[in-house]
Amino acid sequence: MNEVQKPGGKRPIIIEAAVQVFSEKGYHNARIEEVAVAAGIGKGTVYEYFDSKLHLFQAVMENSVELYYDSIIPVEGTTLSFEERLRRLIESHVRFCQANRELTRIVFWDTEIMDSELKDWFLSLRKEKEDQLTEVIRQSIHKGELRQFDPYLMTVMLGGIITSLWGPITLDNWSIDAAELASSITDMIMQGVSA
Amino acid sequence: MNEVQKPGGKRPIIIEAAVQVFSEKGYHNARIEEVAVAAGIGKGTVYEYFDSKLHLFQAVMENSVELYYDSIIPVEGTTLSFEERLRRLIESHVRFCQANRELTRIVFWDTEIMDSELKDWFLSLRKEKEDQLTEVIRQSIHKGELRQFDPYLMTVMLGGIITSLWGPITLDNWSIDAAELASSITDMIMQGVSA
Amino acid sequence: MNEVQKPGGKRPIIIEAAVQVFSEKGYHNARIEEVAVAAGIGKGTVYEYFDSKLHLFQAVMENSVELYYDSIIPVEGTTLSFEERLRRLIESHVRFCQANRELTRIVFWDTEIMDSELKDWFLSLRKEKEDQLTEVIRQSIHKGELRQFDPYLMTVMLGGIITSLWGPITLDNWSIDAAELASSITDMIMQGVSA
Amino acid sequence: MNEVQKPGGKRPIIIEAAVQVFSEKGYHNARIEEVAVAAGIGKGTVYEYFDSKLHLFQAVMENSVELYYDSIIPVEGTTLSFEERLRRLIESHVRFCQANRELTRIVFWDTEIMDSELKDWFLSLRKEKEDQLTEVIRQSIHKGELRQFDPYLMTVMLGGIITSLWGPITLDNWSIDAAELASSITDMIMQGVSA
DNA sequence: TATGAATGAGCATTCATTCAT
DNA sequence: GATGAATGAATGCTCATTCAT
Repeated sequence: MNEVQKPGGKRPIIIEAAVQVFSEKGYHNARIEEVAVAAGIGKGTVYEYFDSKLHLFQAVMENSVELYYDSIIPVEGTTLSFEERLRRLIESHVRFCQANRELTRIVFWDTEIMDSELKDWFLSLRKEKEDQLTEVIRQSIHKGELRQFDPYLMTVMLGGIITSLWGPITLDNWSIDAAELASSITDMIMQGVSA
Repeated sequence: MNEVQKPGGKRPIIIEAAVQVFSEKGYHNARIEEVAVAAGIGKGTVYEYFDSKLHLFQAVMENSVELYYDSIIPVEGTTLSFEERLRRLIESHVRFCQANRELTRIVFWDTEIMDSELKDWFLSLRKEKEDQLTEVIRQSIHKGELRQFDPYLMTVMLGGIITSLWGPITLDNWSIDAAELASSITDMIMQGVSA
Repeated sequence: MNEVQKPGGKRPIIIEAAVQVFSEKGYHNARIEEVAVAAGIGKGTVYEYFDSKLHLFQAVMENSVELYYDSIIPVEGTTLSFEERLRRLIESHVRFCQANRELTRIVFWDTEIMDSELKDWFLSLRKEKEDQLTEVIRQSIHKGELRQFDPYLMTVMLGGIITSLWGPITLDNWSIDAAELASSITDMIMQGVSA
Repeated sequence: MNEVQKPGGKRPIIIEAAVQVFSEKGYHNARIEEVAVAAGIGKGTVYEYFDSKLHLFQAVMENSVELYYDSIIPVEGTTLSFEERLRRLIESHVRFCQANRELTRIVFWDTEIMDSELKDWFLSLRKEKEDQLTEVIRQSIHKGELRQFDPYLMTVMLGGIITSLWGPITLDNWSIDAAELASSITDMIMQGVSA
């Protein structure tokens, strides 16, 4: 017997298995037993650690989101130029997507089945991040770094651009260098596409 | 009974009801009976027109996508400037989202439950549209209207931006003029956000 | 196809089957599928008529109790002597037990699994009958037909005596004439057992 | 840890806890873990002393019945009058019910879940006691103390009367003096209720 | 053609029981 | 002996689908 798993140490194993199964099948098509099998444990054991399928999903979601936000280089809290901050944000995002394809899918796609409580938590978290970005944009406009646009609209657009990268990265096996991709996109956003 | 609906005329009624129910509850939480009730018909009648729940969803999807693409002013096939084409594309997209909130939700969100056949159809349709846009971008670069970027990357970005607008438009009650919004976004994309 | 069962006519069939299964196995050991099989229908059909296993049990209970009280000759509302009323009550009770062995078991034994709402209903019904009996006893004491005893205590005793007959009647296949048994018991109660 | 309990001394503790839990929840709604928690021990320990949940229940039953019969003043084996024997039996029964409400519930109500083996044991025990009572009644009839009735019928009735007292005693909070109650009932039985 | 009563495969969840520590 | 984490058989319930009318 390996001693890696101390009593109660099955929780992360189950979550890892659940990430795999949920991202592959989606919440509704995933069966608890599949998760158990993927985790190499019995079906009942899942219920020793999670009250229900939904609670398991919530834990997976929270875990995934936490990992994601821990990996992202935030735009606020530095003295760098907005362009450089944006480049770093995008690059870290791309790296995360490349390194955690399954997990990313859950964070960006399976949001619809969340119950209202989890949805509130998820949306408030997203709102918080959006607000931070909006504030940074507002300050950058104020500093004269950015043109006069509705900061919220800019936030929405940046969010759309970042999210749009997930598809090509994960679906089509886009093998592209994160730094290079981030630079191109940042340039496009900053300088525009017009000749 | 009113005779307004001719025999076989129930198909569009069912689809309309299904759009409503699917967009509200999502595919997995929607029950066929709900659709039937919303359509004002019997449960069994749904199966006279659609082989299965999935087939109904597929029909809804096809119908929605068709409506969507019919409403969108395409970028190709005109001699207008790229900027103007883009502006028109975005404006028509925003107008469609504002006019068909439920239906839009299905087109942009419920893609995950599609079976592989439908998914292939959906992705190939999307690919076709993307290819058209990519080609227009390539030509515009060639003409010197746009800077030298990977046309596909630009397509992905534009797709992300357009998609990102759905959230604010439908979730929050963003009451914004479509033309104005389209102009702002087009400007941002074309000239960039840098001061 | 026999036309005996009109649409919705399966309810009494299910109840009848449930009486059989519940009385034989008890509530907790009875499986819904057994009831369905006993009723000659599919498992899902049970749920077309009853929301849950508990609701089915409640319906069985209500049905049984109703049948029971409909069969019992009440002590109140006549001008007969108390002795004669008691004799009729006991005789009708015995007849019912003899004719409905399974059903009786449910009424007198499976009371413990009832949820609180059903229990309240059941106890209030019992209370009502007890109160009626108590009142009749009180009046009979007043008239001088009965000795001076606590009427409630007498009611409890009579209830115990009546209930105690169920065992011998159903378990041991006691083949005894109802009228004769009722007379013996009534005599015993009225005149006492002392020589 | 207190050393009050010697090794193996856990058996009575578990039984005591089980009496509590079983009487409160009933056999089927009681969980082994609840018993373990109530006993202040681990879940697995219960299985060191009892093979299964049913065996535990059997032990509880046997223990309860034993306690009950030990507390009851038997009708046989004395030279007292039948009336006095009966009065003592009832009084001791009432005292036991008042002192052991939970335990009594198990003896008189949870009989239905017993497996056939336990049921046989339980019924044979009851039969034995009934036979003793029936024999005493027979002798008393022979002596001329009691009227000419079917002794078995009289036994059944007495059993019903005694059992019926459990409800008022435990459910309602009937605070009544055991001796007084026993005298009333005995009088009622012996002299009858007729004026 | 339209219907909705009937169906049963499928799945989440419970909990008695086991066994490695 | 004592423990409680792990297990999986058992079962209530859902809902897409069928088919007799």
